[in-house]
Amino acid sequence: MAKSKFLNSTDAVNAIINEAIPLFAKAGFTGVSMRDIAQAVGISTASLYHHFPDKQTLYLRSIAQAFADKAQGISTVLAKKGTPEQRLTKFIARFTKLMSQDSHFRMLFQRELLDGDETRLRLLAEQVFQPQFVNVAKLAKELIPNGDAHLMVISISGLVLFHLETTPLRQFLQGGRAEHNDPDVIARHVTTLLLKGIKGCG
Amino acid sequence: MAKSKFLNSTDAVNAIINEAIPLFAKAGFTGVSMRDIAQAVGISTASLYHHFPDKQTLYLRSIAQAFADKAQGISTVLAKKGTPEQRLTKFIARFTKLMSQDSHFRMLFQRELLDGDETRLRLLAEQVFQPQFVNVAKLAKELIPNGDAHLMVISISGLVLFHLETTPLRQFLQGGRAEHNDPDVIARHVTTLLLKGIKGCG
DNA sequence: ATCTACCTATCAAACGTTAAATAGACAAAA
DNA sequence: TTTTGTCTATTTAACGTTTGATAGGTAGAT
Repeated sequence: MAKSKFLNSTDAVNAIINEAIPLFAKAGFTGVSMRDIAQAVGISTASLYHHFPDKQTLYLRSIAQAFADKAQGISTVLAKKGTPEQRLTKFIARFTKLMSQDSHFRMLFQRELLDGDETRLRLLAEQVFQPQFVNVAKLAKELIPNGDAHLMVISISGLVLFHLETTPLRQFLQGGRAEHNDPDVIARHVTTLLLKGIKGCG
Repeated sequence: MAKSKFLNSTDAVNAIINEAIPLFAKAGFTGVSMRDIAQAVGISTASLYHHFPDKQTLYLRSIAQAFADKAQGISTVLAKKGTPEQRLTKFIARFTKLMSQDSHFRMLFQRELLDGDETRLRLLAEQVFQPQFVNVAKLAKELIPNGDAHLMVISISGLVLFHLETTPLRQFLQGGRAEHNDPDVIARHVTTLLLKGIKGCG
């Protein structure tokens, strides 16, 4: 019988984190026990403590990994050529697709907005969002030179993310249809709204 | 010495729920123990079980109360006179103020988006949001007759709520300033963005 | 022979929940 | 008026379970 389930510690750590991320995303820090994680990985609870000193560290490593994965993805989202309007359109399409692809990052992000302390939120801001935030802010300045770029980037992100956040709720609200969960539909709606506004004069 | 802390059961139930709401908002269902709630109210843990059969029921009654309080507030948010643009402006201003006034409703709402089952989300949609959702959807139809009113109402709500949701994070992102947390500043930004769009042709 | 990854077994604390008892309120019976 | 009995809000104490965490041992690789 095989004694070691993984060839080396790194593989075990990665396997644990990969199992922990969806669990923490779905139930939150207090909603997941070390036994839940151990069972998902297929090892004993005590083994977890061979690789991580405590639950908090395992959680922090898990969100750091989930955020690092996404930070890499976000860095390729902003197009470099075309008019500002074209680049905004492309950004929204890619950002919407990226965020809807796996819900775990988005749920962990939402949970951190609720539960994260200053240290964790600072990490999230600086390590994950900052690089592209700056680029999108520049794009916003091109589009509205006199506007507040910070507010603008938050609004653009919020438009996309709120549609995704409310997916489980919207089916119970008037006019909710399955196609509203399609990233392309969301991206097109958001882009049109931003570019033309309500007046539709664009 | 007084035996009963409250004159009657109704007072006790209300006191318990009023203490439970902020606790659940801040830490979530699994993050709050019955002992935490009992201590906040100033009674014993066993007393909680005299008024509620179990923790789940106490939680459900708490969010139902928080949502009922807010549903009443929301029903007075939509103005009845003026041009569609004026009514939209007024709605955003009132909605932003209402949502920023106490964060507990907003946090419970966010948590339900993450953790709520079908039953709870249906309750939230039908009992809290539906009435005004319909009215704002009508307003959206007046503003954009050919647009998708459902998508539009979600976008308007999302623009406001995402600014509030990200309050603890935005201070770490480029250009974040304290005034961005002012409901009036948020409402003005959102209104301008919606009415004029990025092109600013309004 | 040592080291590494894992196990079983266990700990103390915290958890949701319950049982049994008590002290006051209030109304009927004396 | 006093006594009695019932009801309600509350208590202390404890139940069994689950939790995060640890101790000590074992099998296989180097």
